[in-house]
Amino acid sequence: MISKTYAPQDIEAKWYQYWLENKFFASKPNPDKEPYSIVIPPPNVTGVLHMGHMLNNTIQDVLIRKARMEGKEACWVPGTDHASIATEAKVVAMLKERGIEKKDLTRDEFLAYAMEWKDKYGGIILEQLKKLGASCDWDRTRFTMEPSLYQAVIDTFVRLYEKGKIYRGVRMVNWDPQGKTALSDEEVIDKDIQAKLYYITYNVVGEEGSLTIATSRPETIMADSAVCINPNDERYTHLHDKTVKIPLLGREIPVILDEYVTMDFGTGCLKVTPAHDLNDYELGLKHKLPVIDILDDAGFLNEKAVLYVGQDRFAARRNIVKDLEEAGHLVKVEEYKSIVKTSERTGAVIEPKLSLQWFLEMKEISQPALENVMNDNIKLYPPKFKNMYSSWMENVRDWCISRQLWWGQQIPAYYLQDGTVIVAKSKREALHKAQHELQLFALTEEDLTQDPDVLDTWFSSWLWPISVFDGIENPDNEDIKYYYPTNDLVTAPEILFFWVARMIIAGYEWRGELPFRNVYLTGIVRDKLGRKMSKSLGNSPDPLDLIAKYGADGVRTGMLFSSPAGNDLMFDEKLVEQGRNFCNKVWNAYRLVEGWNATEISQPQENLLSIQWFESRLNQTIIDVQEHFVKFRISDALLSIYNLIWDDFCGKYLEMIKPAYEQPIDKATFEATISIFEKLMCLAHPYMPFITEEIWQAISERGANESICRAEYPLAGEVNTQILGDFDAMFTLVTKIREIRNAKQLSPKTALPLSIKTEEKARYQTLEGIIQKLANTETIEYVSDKVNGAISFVVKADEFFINLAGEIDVEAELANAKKELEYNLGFKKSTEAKLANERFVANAKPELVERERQKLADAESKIKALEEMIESLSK
RNA sequence: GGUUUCAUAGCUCAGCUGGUUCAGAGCACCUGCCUUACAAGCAGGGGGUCCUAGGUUCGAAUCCUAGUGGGACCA
Repeated sequence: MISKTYAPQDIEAKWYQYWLENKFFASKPNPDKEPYSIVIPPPNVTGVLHMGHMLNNTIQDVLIRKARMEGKEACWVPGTDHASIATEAKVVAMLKERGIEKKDLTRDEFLAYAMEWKDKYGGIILEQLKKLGASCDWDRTRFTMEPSLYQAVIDTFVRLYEKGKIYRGVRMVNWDPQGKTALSDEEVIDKDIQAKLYYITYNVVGEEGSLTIATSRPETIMADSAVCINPNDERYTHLHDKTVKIPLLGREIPVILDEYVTMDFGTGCLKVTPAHDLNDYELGLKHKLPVIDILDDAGFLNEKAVLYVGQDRFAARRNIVKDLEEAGHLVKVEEYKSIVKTSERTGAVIEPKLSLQWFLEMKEISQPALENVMNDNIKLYPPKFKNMYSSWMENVRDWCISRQLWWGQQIPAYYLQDGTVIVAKSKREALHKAQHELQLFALTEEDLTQDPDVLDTWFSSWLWPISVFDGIENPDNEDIKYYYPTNDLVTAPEILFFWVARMIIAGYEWRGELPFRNVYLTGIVRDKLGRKMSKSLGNSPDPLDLIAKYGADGVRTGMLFSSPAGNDLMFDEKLVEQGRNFCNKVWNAYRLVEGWNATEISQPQENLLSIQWFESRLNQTIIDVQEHFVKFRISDALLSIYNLIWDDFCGKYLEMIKPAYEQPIDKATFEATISIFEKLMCLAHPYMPFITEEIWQAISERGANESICRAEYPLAGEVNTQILGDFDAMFTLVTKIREIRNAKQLSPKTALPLSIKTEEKARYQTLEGIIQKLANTETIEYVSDKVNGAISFVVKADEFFINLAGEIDVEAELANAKKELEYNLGFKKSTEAKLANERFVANAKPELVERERQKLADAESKIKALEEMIESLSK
């Protein structure tokens, strides 16, 4: 006996194993087939599956499974990226637990620990994807730190350097004093805080008097190079050309003039600290001020500060405020709202810091990437992101690609003792270059020191669509030629700039071609309150728990029920519940059909018609689904399939052909039903791979290595609109009868007598058996006159009567009929008005006008029928 | 602050090229049913100023302008 409810657990494990054993997801170049490829957005190797991954990877799996069934050579490449800062932070934390400090290790020792860590935790997320049903070609799993991908990064660096696109420069960067590395702007998060504004007086040198500045960072006064005032500020004209003395420290600095200073913020006097503020740095450049950097890499004050040396920046702030106050230099402290930049990874407050970093010049290299998105060679879904994309690309800044970390691709730059830089793929090549190009033949490898920094993780993931096919190292290999450009990329809008745009840039730079044709941007998964789901908030369910509770198919469909491209998904477990219920519905349809006994009895006419009707509905839906997919309306396509299966197949079709209890079904109908069921399973398979496989396997005899994974995706056949129309009218009739039964509080078991007054008897005669089954009619007869004392209603131009002796409430019937008449008269009036409007008839499309005429005719016949009905009721 | 995007039922969202009296789906809600596949179900029902004000048009939820309110990106 089959279980009454669908139990996914065993089924999922069984089929996933079967798919892997038979290598259904493996792909290799096949010239006879059209390639279809997707590269996974490589999850962070330290990561575990979260709701965003679930959404993102479900969509990719839907796309790839559909393509595979459509006979394309479908290849979904999985993998992970090394996430240098996040992983390094975790490794450092792990070492700390073991009592080991990073600074006590050599680079190689540290990397050995990192690899150990990666081997232990690195594969978790990919295993989790298997639970979701992801049909990746697992043999192709790549990792951004594996030798060939590592080498690709090194090679691209060297080539870009040789092209003059990479340079080394001093810049004010976002410094993470905890991670001790520079961060890109994208890795920095602005946080609103309640800050304090300290008013501090500086004495003027050589005379009485002082000025007061306002600052939120009093500990940086030791790094001041000047005080700046606006030349138009009349309050301070007496200070022009003066010098002031830094409190406590006593160092003298000039008063400079610049219109940059806002007169109404603070006191209008701005202390200028070029080493510790980006704006001040630029002001310093303009006025040729000295740069005094008083902070070390960890955010502690160094000897240049003179005071508070060795103290943490926040401790120094507390102390200097106290000392300033005691010295009488602190005028007041004000609260004010400000933003502080923090590190996305460590949470530390960012320190603007001048440092020597490697940069990639972006202006020229990014041109094709801008053009080809704007001209739709690469399409973004939804297209609203084009605007954001273009504004970013038009104002693109040079990319700081160095990070002061060990976990990552070490920058292939080698320094001679005099500081000369040589960029080469290896130390040996660098030596060779030095010897030949600089004529330094006595040099040995010991004289070369490699740059200790690594490259930004994005500098390896921007190559991902190429490097997973070894297209950098071996640009003419079979895989890259066959699978590249890939077809679709599915990712989050958050990384549109620092990943998607850069992949496009890399695509044109290294292959002269786009990396993918379509970019589908998913939304952010939020909770019911609209908050982004995150570990720290604890508002995210564990995806694996959800799968255990509702089944992978239930979770997949649940997530996709309401996730239009680019819009956030307000996640609610209700959705997943709905997904599970859908699985259960399908399961029970299977249970019903499975229990049928097919025999050689003749096929009733009604069954044949039902089959024809359903096939038309099916074909119509297949057409809809295809249209939705072309536009990446993944959610709408699912909803079409859902409605087809639940309402039309289960709710109507199966009810129409269902034999009476313990009665056999005719073979022709049975076989047609099996064939329909198979098609439905194929249609739904990309969304719900497990249950569809289970049913597909059970419903017919299958060969040893067959799978729905590789079955043919249904193609649309003919749509018979005549039959669809007839059935629609019939369903309306059935609903009306049920409505009466409900209104009269009659049991569904009570059979009702139905009389029909129609000009087109034939339309209903062929469907009598179905009407009887669906509406539970006792008798169906055709009349040419009203049935007195019966409840009546109108469908199209036909009148129907249910004769329930004594049950009729004439007043209510009359009121109903009048209301309906009124509506139809109004409808008629507006349609007539439309048709009487010459400009409408002249301007609207002809088929539209024709449709209006038809509507008018329908309304008129209905009005006639209603009027007759009202007349007879009024008697 | 600049740019951009969105606003439709209690909630989440469809509504595609302006054209059915167009206002729709799912969930939630109400009523009645444990009917022999399914109560994770079946039958039926109520519910909306399509943000506001103008405009274009024969015709506007849909196009334009302004306003209001939310989001995103940049500063």
